[in-house]
Amino acid sequence: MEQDLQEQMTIGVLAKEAGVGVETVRFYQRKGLLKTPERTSGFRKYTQTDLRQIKFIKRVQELGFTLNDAQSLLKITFCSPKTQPLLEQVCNEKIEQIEKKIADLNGMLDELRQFYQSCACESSNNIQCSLLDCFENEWECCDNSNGRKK
Amino acid sequence: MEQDLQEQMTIGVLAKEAGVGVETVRFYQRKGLLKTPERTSGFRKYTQTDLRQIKFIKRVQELGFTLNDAQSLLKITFCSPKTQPLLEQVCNEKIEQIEKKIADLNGMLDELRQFYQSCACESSNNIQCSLLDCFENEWECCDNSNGRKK
DNA sequence: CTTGACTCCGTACTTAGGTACGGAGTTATA
DNA sequence: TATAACTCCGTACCTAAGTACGGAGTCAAG
Repeated sequence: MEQDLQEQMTIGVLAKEAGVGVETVRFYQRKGLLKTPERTSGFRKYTQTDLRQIKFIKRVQELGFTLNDAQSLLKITFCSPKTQPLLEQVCNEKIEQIEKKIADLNGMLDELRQFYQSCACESSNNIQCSLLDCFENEWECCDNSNGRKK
Repeated sequence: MEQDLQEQMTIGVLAKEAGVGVETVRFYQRKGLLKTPERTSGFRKYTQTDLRQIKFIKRVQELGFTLNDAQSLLKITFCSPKTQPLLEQVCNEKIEQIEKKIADLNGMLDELRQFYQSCACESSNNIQCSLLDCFENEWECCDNSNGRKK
């Protein structure tokens, strides 16, 4: 039976089209991210709208939103001058979060590079120091042989 | 009783000094991140070394390492020309991960800013479009009134 | 010697976002 | 009509890094 214009599909087809697992669709339904679908003799029947919605969810997820965020975004049924401030708020919050995360990660990178070079011990002598000592000495334990403990 | 030079402490004192919860210390022990401590009539007795170790764990955690990573790092008891390549490898992996994460987040920011401005609908007419439509129209659904569906 | 604070243990619970299982019913195909 | 493939449901399980619970034992101070 070929599909009519309404393009009704089973959960398996929907999942395949959307690139997710069947269980994920059921999970989204439980979470309220998808409306409870109509049924034909017990089997869920989905439409193109459901497919679009899942793709939207996966996309905003890639943008760093959580499923809860996605739910909020889906509530913005229409964007217009009226709903614009809401979208603005949701997005700006997320942009701020991401910017903060990037700043944190850059800080980490700096420290990590320091950490990485901390115990280079390139000198010919056989100095050994524990990483814990490096840590307590601000990653500088091996630079000279001045007063290392133990 | 004031503490002697060995500074033995109970789990509660250790946790407080380290700025973690008592349950976290037990959790670290179960995970093998802390050696099983000596006991006095059933009570765990900790030393300054254990305190240093927890602080080290929390620090490398801040650097973006997982507890598993921390465990690997703790195995590097001594850094020397011999262990340097190992530290180098562990750190470089992590640095790469973080750099990738930053790149991803920057990509997200770009798209998010586009998303945010997508449905500006600044025109005086009362155009309304759903976010799903914006999404499917590459965040450009409201720029003109050309052929919007429905 | 009693009271309150601390510690013991194993186990269950948490968040986020799913994934897996198992036994039953349905549908499509050969 | 038999069989494979699909779907149903509730529930349990997964990772990571802890947090919470509850009943029992212990320790220190008044």
